[in-house]
Amino acid sequence: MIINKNCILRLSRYKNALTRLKSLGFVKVFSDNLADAVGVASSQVRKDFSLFDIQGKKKGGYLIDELIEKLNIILGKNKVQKVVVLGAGNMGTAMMNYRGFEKEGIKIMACFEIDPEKFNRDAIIPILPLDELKTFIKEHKIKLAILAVPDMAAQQAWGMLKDAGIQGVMNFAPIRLRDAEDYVINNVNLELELENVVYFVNALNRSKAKE
Amino acid sequence: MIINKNCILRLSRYKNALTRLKSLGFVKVFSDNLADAVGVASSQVRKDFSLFDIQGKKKGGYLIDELIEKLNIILGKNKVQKVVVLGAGNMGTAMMNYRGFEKEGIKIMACFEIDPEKFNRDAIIPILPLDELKTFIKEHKIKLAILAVPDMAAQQAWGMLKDAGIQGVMNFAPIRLRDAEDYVINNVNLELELENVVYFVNALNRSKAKE
DNA sequence: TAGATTGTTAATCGATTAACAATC
DNA sequence: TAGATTGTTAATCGATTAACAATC
Repeated sequence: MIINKNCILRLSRYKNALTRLKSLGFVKVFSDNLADAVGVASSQVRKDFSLFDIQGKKKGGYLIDELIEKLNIILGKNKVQKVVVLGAGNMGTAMMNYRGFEKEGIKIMACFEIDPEKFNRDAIIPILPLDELKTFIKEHKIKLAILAVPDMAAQQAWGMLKDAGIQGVMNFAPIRLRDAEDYVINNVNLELELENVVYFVNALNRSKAKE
Repeated sequence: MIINKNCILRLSRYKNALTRLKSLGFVKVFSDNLADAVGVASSQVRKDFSLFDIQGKKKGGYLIDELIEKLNIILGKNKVQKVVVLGAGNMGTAMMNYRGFEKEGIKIMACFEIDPEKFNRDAIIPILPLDELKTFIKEHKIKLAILAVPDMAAQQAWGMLKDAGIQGVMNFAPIRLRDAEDYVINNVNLELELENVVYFVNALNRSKAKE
């Protein structure tokens, strides 16, 4: 069974919608409701569920509590996901302070830096020297990392992460990491995302000018 | 002519690859070279170019300088793109300090905040009260914004941006902005991106366990 | 010229959606 | 029962890639 990235993104969105519905007092839901909430066809919802063997009742829809539970297990939210951050620059610091992760069950355990001036062992999320990376990751059995170092340092940092046993990375450096075949790499390139907005705004204005 | 988001992302990638090739001293390039650099088929490259009426020589390929020039115009990089940031929290601050934008011709003009303690008119990028937003945007003819306020404030902030004449937004709040039909909204949801890594790492380990 | 590369059409591939039998 | 909803198959849609005539 091959699952693509978009499908998983939809599962997360279903889950968020379900949490809202639950907080409004709803107990069950139909594929139609979820489809509306997320903006896809109802058959998409049912197909996504069937890929993960989630079944409803032919006329009664799906029980929200059960559904949330199952989605949480699929998405790995039934246990805390431990993460390290590499680089205590702007993006790394923003990630450490970001409130959104904690409530999604993602716990940032530590940040690793090269600049001694930034070290801080006593912070809630300690900032530690890079050469402690491997020991820390092994000791805490961490599989996930956020890579937020300068572009030039990214490839080398990725080497260290692999060596330490990391399996998945959210990478903010705008380069394609080499030797990453059997690993999970999610590249997030904020320049490109903003450039995209620039293009489509300009295109919008060109088409308006034509009218 | 309908252009999709992925196509524009590829154009940005071609442009980055071309800049590297140029810095290595290359003068011309074939669709095959670019395809390798970006990881698509060479016919994809030629098709993308033909959508924007970019033509090469049947045997001589494309002149790098010319190509970069044309891509820059398409991507709006021939002039400085002015942007405002809403929210001087972690993400907003990270965006203001982010080095990547400047070198891509994107200039953050100001940040707007609700908390008076964060105001700072004298900073290189001033942090100003929200009620100056509209005047500032009109005065500087700004079309783009980065929305980095707390979830609960995002919809209201979007209303203010629209009212001020903003046309495109990179939105970090994990909500779908309402009343955004004729605008360009690019939602960047970092929780979802990291959750995605979580899922695929777990899936990887499950498939390893089976072997 | 022979060989190589473009530009474009046709084929393929994958993902989304529509349709509908099964059934509650 | 009649009506509504699921689960799944088939149809559609869109994007990517292969193929190849044109041509330098």
